[in-house]
Amino acid sequence: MPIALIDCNSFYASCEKVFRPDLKDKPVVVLSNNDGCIVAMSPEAKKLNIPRGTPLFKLQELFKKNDVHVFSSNYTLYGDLSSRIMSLIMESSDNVEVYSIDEAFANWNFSDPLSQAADIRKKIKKWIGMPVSIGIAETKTLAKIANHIGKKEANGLFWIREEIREDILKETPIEDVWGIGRQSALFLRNKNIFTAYDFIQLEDWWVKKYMTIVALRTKWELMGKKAINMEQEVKENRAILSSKSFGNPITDLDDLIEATKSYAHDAFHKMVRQNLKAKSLSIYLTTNRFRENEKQYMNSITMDLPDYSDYLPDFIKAVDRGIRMIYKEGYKYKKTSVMFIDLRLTKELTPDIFAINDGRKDRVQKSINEINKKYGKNCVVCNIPRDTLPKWKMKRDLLSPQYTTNWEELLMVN
DNA sequence: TCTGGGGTCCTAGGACCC
DNA sequence: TCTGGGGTCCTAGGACCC
Repeated sequence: MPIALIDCNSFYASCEKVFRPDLKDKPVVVLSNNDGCIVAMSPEAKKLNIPRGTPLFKLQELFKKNDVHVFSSNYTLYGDLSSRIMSLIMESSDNVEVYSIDEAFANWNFSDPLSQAADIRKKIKKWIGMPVSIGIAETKTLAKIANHIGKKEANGLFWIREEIREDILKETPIEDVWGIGRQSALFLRNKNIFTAYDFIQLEDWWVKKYMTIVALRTKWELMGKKAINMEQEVKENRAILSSKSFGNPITDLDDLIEATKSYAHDAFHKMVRQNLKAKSLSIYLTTNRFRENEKQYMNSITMDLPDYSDYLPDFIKAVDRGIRMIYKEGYKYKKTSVMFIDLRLTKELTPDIFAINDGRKDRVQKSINEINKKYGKNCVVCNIPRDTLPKWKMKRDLLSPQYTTNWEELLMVN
């Protein structure tokens, strides 16, 4: 049964265009958090040959000259459009894996997958306004390659049938293979392996010995042997991370603690939504590594809680203590992050019979969660100042409206 | 003087992905 | 002046056990 990979074209940039018909055929780029780097480009913008990840400040001139429209990232909008697209894809098959915000694998047993792909593509374009490409092949890794080729084809579709597989692999540079990153590509090139075809000529034992089991699976996939399964169920997170750069560098310990507590709130909400509890958290801080003439410092610490917890004050207290332990005076800090680790589903945990628990914490937290659910996720916060515009707040100067998820920001038609 | 071998579990860090 | 964030999986190496 062939696997289809449905992948949105320039997803973030396309999302920005959905509600802005005036931007049709215009170059559009979307920035990372903090309006730092370019993370997505419309096809028109791609023609300017900007490497992904270039910082915005290096491009101001070029963008002005070419009338490039620049947006801060609007994850609320992208997430909403994504789920609409995914539900359309799920109508095509009951075996779909949503792989990321902008792509999904689907098991297809249509006799004519190409015409099926054309239908779905047309539907997503018409109903959501999103251009997608579809690649079809025997395995996920091959479907990725097919999709890549499809993106260049006029109709956005490509099918790697078994008969043409070898020819395609001969045309595929090794670094374009899904799962082969920079390090492995470099390693292979030094061994005179330049294409996916060269790679599958290697012996299994060699790949296993000098690379990893992951690389070996990739090799099998390229040969048409399924080695990476479809993962339909949404798995609980193994870790939850909130990590952000500051709008401005921070030197003061109190500011640092305030920012990091606020990130802990983000992580906490994510955890509660999935009915998880955490037993430890890891806190990390760093200076700006791009400032070569400034003193650099980075450090992290893992804090263990006495037991699995979903009680917000436990985490806030741990952040407070943790930051104080790794903070050093005299540095300009750029970023902190909080990672909740050792997560378990609440319902799978057996309560500790020796713990002192009269249920009060549970009741308090439950009330807080309910209030936040009703009035916005940071209605009740723990031990951080409210209604201020802190200096660490990230920049989002070029944000588009939340067209689909906020009544105040619906599209206006005159 | 001669100083094993096999196993598990945990953690840090790297590679990779979008 | 201005350089992203959020994940997963694997491996090596140490601690520990018998």
